[in-house]
Amino acid sequence: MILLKDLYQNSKDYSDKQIEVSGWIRNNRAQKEFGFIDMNDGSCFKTCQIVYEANNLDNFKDVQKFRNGASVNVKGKFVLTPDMPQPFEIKAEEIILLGDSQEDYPMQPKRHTREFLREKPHLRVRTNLFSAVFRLRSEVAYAIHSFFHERNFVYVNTPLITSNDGEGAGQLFGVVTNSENPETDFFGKKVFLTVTGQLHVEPYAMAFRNVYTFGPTFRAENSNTQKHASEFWMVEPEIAFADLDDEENLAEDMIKYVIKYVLDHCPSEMEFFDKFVEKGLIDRLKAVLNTEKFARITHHDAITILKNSKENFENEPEYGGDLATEHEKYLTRYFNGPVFVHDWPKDIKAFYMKLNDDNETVRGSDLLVPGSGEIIGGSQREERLDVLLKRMEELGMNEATLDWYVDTRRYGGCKHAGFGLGVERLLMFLTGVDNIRDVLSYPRTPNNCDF
RNA sequence: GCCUAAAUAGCUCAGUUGGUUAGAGCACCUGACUGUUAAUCAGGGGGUCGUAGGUUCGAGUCCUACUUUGGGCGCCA
Repeated sequence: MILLKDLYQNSKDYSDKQIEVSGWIRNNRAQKEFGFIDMNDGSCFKTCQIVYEANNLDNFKDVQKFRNGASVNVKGKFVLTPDMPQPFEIKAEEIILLGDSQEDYPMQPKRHTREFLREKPHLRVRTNLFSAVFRLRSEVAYAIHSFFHERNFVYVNTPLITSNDGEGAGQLFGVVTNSENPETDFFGKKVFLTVTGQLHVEPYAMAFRNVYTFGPTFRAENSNTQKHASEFWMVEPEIAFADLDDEENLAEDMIKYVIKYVLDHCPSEMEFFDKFVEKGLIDRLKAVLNTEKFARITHHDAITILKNSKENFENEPEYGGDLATEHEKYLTRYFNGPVFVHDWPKDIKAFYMKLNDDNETVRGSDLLVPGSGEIIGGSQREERLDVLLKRMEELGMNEATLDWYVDTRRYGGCKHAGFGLGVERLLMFLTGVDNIRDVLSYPRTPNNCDF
């Protein structure tokens, strides 16, 4: 059995050879004495054309009626067709129906709306768009692991169930077994699905120096937007003996590495996105790749830019306030590409971010990109024990439950930094797909956990 | 959570100032066709017009509520 991927990569080697393939019918165009099947075997984005003729097949009449979605096994001759729209085709000598597809197969050889396809997440992966999205997702994951592995980072799996009630990182899902009373339930206390692996991975950075997590995370926020899901994936590197500059450099290198990787390794998929999802996508990504250095500005300067912009913002930019979506969009337009915004007012950022000497701002840094907004949030961590404890006290946090975390500052702490990358938001940025539900396999959002 | 728009065949849509039997393309079924590329051509089946009320002689069309979905905003990654 041969894979279509091999046939495309080594077409000449197979010229006029007998081959066998298996796959799923995307389209079947039957005529009186012959017909054409577009078949995809899952090994690559492209389909291959099977030519079948009445003279060559015992079951010609049956094959004519094979429907979209059916799985087939094909034996025949591989023929190069340089003068045709497709580079080669298979002249079938035997076609066996492996799995019939019923008359009501919903995937047609035409455009479907994303909304309809979301109702069929188990079938939409057989369409061009989702075939491209989810192969890219896989390649992006591999690229991210490669990036960190090449830099000697240690990959850490942090727990998904946690008793930390998520310091400032949003609403949590509770985890229960069968008891309404946490004290008599499985863990003997209230536990939750994690909203971040950061607190758990920081101690690993104090042992392995450079580490990262790559895993799912859960937020029970009632967010109804294109950019939010209740279950999504994050990559969270943490680097020791490093400051905010190092953290921003790492984030920028990683983004560029992944862009280069998908352009090099997923040309078919990227061409498809460029043609049918977002015109000019590839040029846009190449421009980011070729940017000498991403723009880096302070939150204060960002607000000044917004105030001077003469735009009619619905939300007034304020020096002490967060950036609204419209502000993020303006800033990425202003810099015509990704931009780091750092040194945020301490009141709107998490307790663990390093306090600046002004006592007003912290060394947090968000990376904003065109299309997806904030895809990375990071910071230099507060490594000074006394300052950290003071911050926790100011915020009324329960020091006892985080005592283990504070230990990292008691025993050989050092300056360190890290960030969290929203994997789906990166995918949206890379593909041009504008809804997070279309880059997650079975997306979970408020009031939606089917399948 | 707030604002807004939409819901008609399996899918994508049309349906006039309220008027008689609700249409088209694709999909499916039957047939035609000697190289198709979302093939084409002819015919056929398929609808309690999102749900529940209401106005009216008469509602797919107008009104109210609800449900679901899209978009915008907020919270965040």
